Order: sequence, then structure tokens, then C-alpha cells
Amino acid sequence: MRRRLAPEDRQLEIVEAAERLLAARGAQVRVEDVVAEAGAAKGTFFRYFPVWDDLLEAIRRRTFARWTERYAPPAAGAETAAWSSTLETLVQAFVDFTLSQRQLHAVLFHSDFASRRPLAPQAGAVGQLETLIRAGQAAGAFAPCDPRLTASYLFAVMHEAADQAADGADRSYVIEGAAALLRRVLVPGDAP
Amino acid sequence: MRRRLAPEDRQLEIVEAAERLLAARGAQVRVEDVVAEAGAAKGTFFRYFPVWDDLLEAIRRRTFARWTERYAPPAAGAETAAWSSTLETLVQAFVDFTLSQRQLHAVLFHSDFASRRPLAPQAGAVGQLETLIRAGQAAGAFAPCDPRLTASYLFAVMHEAADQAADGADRSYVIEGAAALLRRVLVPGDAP
Amino acid sequence: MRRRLAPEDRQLEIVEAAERLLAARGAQVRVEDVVAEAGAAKGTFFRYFPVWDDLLEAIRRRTFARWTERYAPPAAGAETAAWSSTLETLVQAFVDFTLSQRQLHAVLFHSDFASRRPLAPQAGAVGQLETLIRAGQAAGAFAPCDPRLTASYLFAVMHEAADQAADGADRSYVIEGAAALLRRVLVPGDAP
Amino acid sequence: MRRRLAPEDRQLEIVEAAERLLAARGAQVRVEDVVAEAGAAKGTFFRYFPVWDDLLEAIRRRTFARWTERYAPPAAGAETAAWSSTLETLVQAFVDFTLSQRQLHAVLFHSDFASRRPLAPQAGAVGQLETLIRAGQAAGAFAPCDPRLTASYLFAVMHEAADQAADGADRSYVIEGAAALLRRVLVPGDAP
DNA sequence: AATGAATGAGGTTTCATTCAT
DNA sequence: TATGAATGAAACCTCATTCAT
Repeated sequence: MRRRLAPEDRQLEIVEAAERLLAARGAQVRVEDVVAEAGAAKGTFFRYFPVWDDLLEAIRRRTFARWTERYAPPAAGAETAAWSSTLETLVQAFVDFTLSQRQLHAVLFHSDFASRRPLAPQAGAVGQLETLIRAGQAAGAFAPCDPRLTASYLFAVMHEAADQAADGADRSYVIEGAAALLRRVLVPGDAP
Repeated sequence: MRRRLAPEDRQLEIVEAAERLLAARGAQVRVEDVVAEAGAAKGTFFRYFPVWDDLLEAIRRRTFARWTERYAPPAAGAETAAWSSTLETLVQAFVDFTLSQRQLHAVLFHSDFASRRPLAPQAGAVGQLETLIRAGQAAGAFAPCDPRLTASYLFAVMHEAADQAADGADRSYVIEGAAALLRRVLVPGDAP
Repeated sequence: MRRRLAPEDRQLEIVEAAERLLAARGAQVRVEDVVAEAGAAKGTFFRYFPVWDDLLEAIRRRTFARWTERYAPPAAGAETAAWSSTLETLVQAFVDFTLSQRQLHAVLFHSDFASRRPLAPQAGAVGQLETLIRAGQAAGAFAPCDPRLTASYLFAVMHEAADQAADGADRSYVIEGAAALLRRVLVPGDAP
Repeated sequence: MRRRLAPEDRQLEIVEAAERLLAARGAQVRVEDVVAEAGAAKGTFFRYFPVWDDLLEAIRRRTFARWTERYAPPAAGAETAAWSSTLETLVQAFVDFTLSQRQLHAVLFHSDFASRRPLAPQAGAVGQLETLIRAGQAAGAFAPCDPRLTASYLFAVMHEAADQAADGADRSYVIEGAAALLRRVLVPGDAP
């Protein structure tokens, strides 16, 4: 049963099959499962992803793209009166996005893969947060600080919020807590 | 070549051998390597650690103990005039401690093991930080907040600082940045 | 169904199983076949022969040993009046020995293995022939020549005789032809 | 990028590409490498050579042709006063020819291919040697013997000489040794 | 005739874990 | 309690060959 496809299409089928399985079963997925789900042969898998981690990297890229689609930060120079609520929206979106794909999240960001294939520092939500901080500073709404370093720290907080929620903590509570933390760090005069 | 030892001694030999190897070679270490280093037989290993993760858990416990030895937080009720510098000392100690055992850190906290065997929320440095926050609040030096949740968030920041330093960022710079963040969050009136 | 054996015994079982299969089916044999025949598990095979060629090398050694058992050259210094018939006996023994294990011979000496794992020059029948030549020369029965080089050439002839016989040529005829050739080369005054 | 060629030209391109690669990298060469080098598609390869061994057979034929070009034996009935030096020339030419394409030689004559696709007995240098022996006998210069069988034996010696040289033995020495052996076998009264 | 994506059996190797001794 | 041989599922990967286009 040989189906000939354009390489991009075939690759896409494999990636989507893998995403489906990883979302459902987490790290237990094997090459064999993926090709079964994708209706392809083993050799075909290795044509597109010579090493398993290559697949995970592709999935990570897609996940970032999906996130960017879901949450677009205010454009630089935007007249945003309410920077505080922007922060809250961000945290909320991030936590919900992460919760919506727990298992996949664990595979991509809490596994050996994550240390074998480190991310560029400006990739994904961290880079986005950095951009947001720069915009807020340019607008005079955020306190001065190293945007990149602060972004990595505050992203760690958001990430932790998502992990807490995934572990059963109350979603709104952790979101509000994290958002408050971000406000205190970024917004001058934000009193406890 | 059978060496009879008290069970605790035998177990200790194995753990220490494993620590040595994990510190040097990270995640590549196998049961076989450990028993070779420890001078024990494979079956003996599994008597003490029925599955591999049990060994890692034991090592994690020891690592926490070592950390507690190295950094003791101010006792509750202590008269600490300088809570800000307490925070800085903590961040610094934590980053240095983590850097001193990078490979081991990666295995314990950035690998599949970490998600297979989640930590109790109050374990290790997080619990310590929670205690510290409560003490600061009791002394009226820290702003009111949920100590446990805030501890988990701020620990995430410290952890990120250590990872940044491990990735080659300037140690003092990331420490200072993280300490500043902790101050802003905890100390009322800490202006940017 | 776990059978615990002394390592040598288990290794022997595997080698013997492999020999049986190689003799019967030639180069088509796979690890899986061998372990099935030997009643062992795949992992057991690789404990003893980390690489397939290691197995073939072991079999080659055994084959040489078996040959040495079957044909012992005259001891150095022996009073052998009839060096010519010694040569004939040698050729005949060699051809018959080779014919008795054609398939195995092909695998060991006419396959990629042979070039991947070259033989020491004095190994097996070549070394034996060298010894024989030296003995004949010491007895004044053989013409002077480089014993090692000549041995390698005359062994090539014997080998070719065996291959011819394996290919269907008349056994006695090729043996007599090869023996005559050896005589002409080694025995002074042997007229055509 | 489809290039239309006369079938013979296309086939020739493939064979030449394969020869180049086999000469350089020996048995590691894959169909994929060959078509890349030849600028053809995989399917095209199999149009001309339905199985890989067909390619090797074609190359073997070309190698024989090249050899015949390089070394032409004295025509039957030629007046060759110096049959001994003819033998020496032959050995020398053969060893040098073989050395000039070691890797290719190994693939063609010391690999599984050689046993999967046996040669006709009169092919190549063996047949040539047979012809030479017949000519020498016709001229009364060589002793009587079965020309075909003797040719196969003496060719084995030449082959071994080439292998020795390829393994690092002194070229002139092994050539002289082999030539002397051929003389002793073929030329009556050639004393040691 | 040409292309190159797809196939899938084959093969090597690893290693946590088991269990006979 | 200790030993270490044995297990076997997995994982990874290759590559000659096929065949839809």
C-alpha cells in the first residue's frame, strides 16, 4: 500500500501522527507507533527524521508557531494604557495553552530531549516576553531592567505557574499569583 | 570476591560510586558502570535499588542534605536587620552550589527522572525558601503573599539563574539580576 | 527457560550452533538463527561476540585447530626419506578437509569477512607449510628458497586445488596436479 | 533535471562513476553514492543493473579488458627466444596492475560478490596464462602439463604475489619470487 | 525512459532487570 | 546476602529494491 506524496506532505503526516500520539501517551511513543499511526513505513520515518530528536525539534517548532498564533503580544510602540492587564492576559494564555497539551509539554520541555537540544534563548515565549518588556519600557510603563535576562526569569515563573496548575493547583490562583509577581517586577510603584 | 558489609555500608558505597560517575559523565552512566566503580555485583545493586530511579532519588536526597548543610536560612524569629542581603546570599549560594555539580544537576532536575519522580513541593531549596519567606514576613520585613506559591516562583527564578550561569552567562550578573528580582517581589518599597 | 552455564560452555554452545548452521546454509545465517539454534537469547550472543565477525574469528580458530589435529606435519629434524610423498599427503589432506566443509570454507575464506579480518601470515595451514619447508630444507631434501614466501605461494596453489575440486573438477586429478607442482618447486632435480 | 542520453551512454556514465567510487572507497559504496556521482536517479540505475552484482560484473569485464590492453601475451607461434623473461614480465605487469587498483580488486575478487558470481575458468588473466602456456609448449620451451589446470595454479600464485605486495611486502621481492616459481614449474631444467 | 519517494526486512546493539546458583 | 550469566524488548538505523508519477 504505497502512497506517494510530496515530501512536505508526507513529513507533515508523520509530524501530526507523532503529535497525536505524544499528546495522548507522552514519552512512551516509539518510532514504530508513529509510522503505524501515520500509515508509513519505518524507512520513511528515517528519511525525514534521521534521529528521533529531529522529530521532537520539528514538533517544538510547530508548538511555538501555534503559541504565536494564539497569543500575539502588543506591537512595539502600541499605545497600551493597560500594561498590567497585558501581563495578566499573557500569563493566563500561557498557562491555558500549556495545560491544553500537558503530555506534549512534558516531552518537549521536561525530558532529556530538552537538555540534548537546548533552545536558542530568544526562541518561543521567552523571546516574546523579551519583546513585550522592551515595548513596555519604550512606552515608559515598565521599569528599566535587562530585558533578556528579566524575560528568562519571568518566563521561568510563568512556566512554574503552568506546572503548578498541571499538578493540580487552582488555575486562577496560580495565574493571579504569577501575574502579580510580573507586575511587581515590571511596573514601577506596584505596591504589594 | 565477596565482601561482606553491613547493608548500609554497601548501599553507601554504591551511592557514592554513582555520584562520582554521574558528576563526571552525566546521563551516560549505566548500572554496569556503577557496580564496577563500587566493586559490587549487579544483583547487589538491585537489592538496594529495585529500579534505577530509586538510586537517583537517594542521590537527590543526599544532594538536598548537602545543600542544607551548606546554606542554613536564618532561623525563624531571628533578628535579621538585613533581609535584602540575606536574599542575595541565598541566590549566590544556590547558583554556586548548582554550578559545582552541573552534570549531576542536569540528571536530577532536567531529565525524564524529574518528571517520573516529582518532588514533594516543600522539598529541598523550595521548602527552605518558603521558610525564609515566612520568617521575613513574621519579622515584618517581607510583603504579605502566599509563601508557598511565591517560594515556588522565586525558586524557579533562582533555578533559571543557575541554568543561565551553567550556559555561560556571567555569574555575578545573573546572580545580581535574580537577587534584585527577589527583593522587588518580597521587600516592600524596593524601588526599581 | 533460563539455563545458567559456565561462560565457556555457553560460548561453546553458540559457536557449535553457528558452525552447524554455517555448514548447512552458508552466508545467509543471522544472529537470530544462531541463538535459536543454540537455545539462547539475543543478548547472550552479544555478551560473547560483541560483533558478528568475532564469532567468525572464533570459528576460524577452531577450524585451524581441527585441521592441525587432522594433519600433523613431520616434526623438524625427522628422518623422512620420502619428502615427495609428504607433499602429496599434505595436498590430499588439505583438499579433502576443505571439501568436507565447503560452505564454511566459503564463509571464512571467500567473503568480506576474510578481508575485514586478515589472518596473521603464519596462521593455519600456511604456517604449517612454512614449517614443513624449513624442515625439508634442513634435511637437505628441499631446494633453498624463502620459506615464508614460498609457503604462501604454494598454499595458494593448494587452496586453488581445493576450490577447483569444490567447483566440480576431478578430485584426484587436481590433487595430483598440485602435488606435482609442489614437488617441482621444492624438490631439486624433480624433472617434468 | 532530466537528461536524455542514449542508453549506452547513460550506462557508461554509471559504470564509470561506480568505478571511480569503488577505487576510492572500496566496499562502502552504495547505490545512492553511485547515482549521485553519475548524476542519475536511483530508478535509472536499476534499469541498467537490475541487481547490484550486475554492476560489479560489468566492472569486472571492463577490468579484464583493461588488463588485456595493458598486457598482450606473445601471439601463439611467436618466436620468443626468452620465455623466462616473458614470465617475469607477466608477473610484474599483473602485480602492478593489481596494485594500481587495490580497493577495486578487493571488491571484485575478495568479497562475497566473487563467490556469488563465479568466473568462467578461462576468463581474464587465467585464460591468458593458459594461452601463454600452450604457446610456450608449442614452441618446445615449456614442459608438458595440463595447461588449464597449471594456469589456474600459477595464476593463484600471481594473485598471491599481488596480495602480498598489497599487504606491504616488498614489490620486487615478491615479483621475483613468483616469477622464479613460474619458471621452475614451466621451464624444463630450471635449476634452483 | 526517467525520477525519487517509499518500502520493509534485516541487522546490530544496548541495558534495565531477573533469577539460578 | 551476593553473584553475574541470562534475558528480551526496544531502539536505532541501513539500503537494495520497488513502483507511482
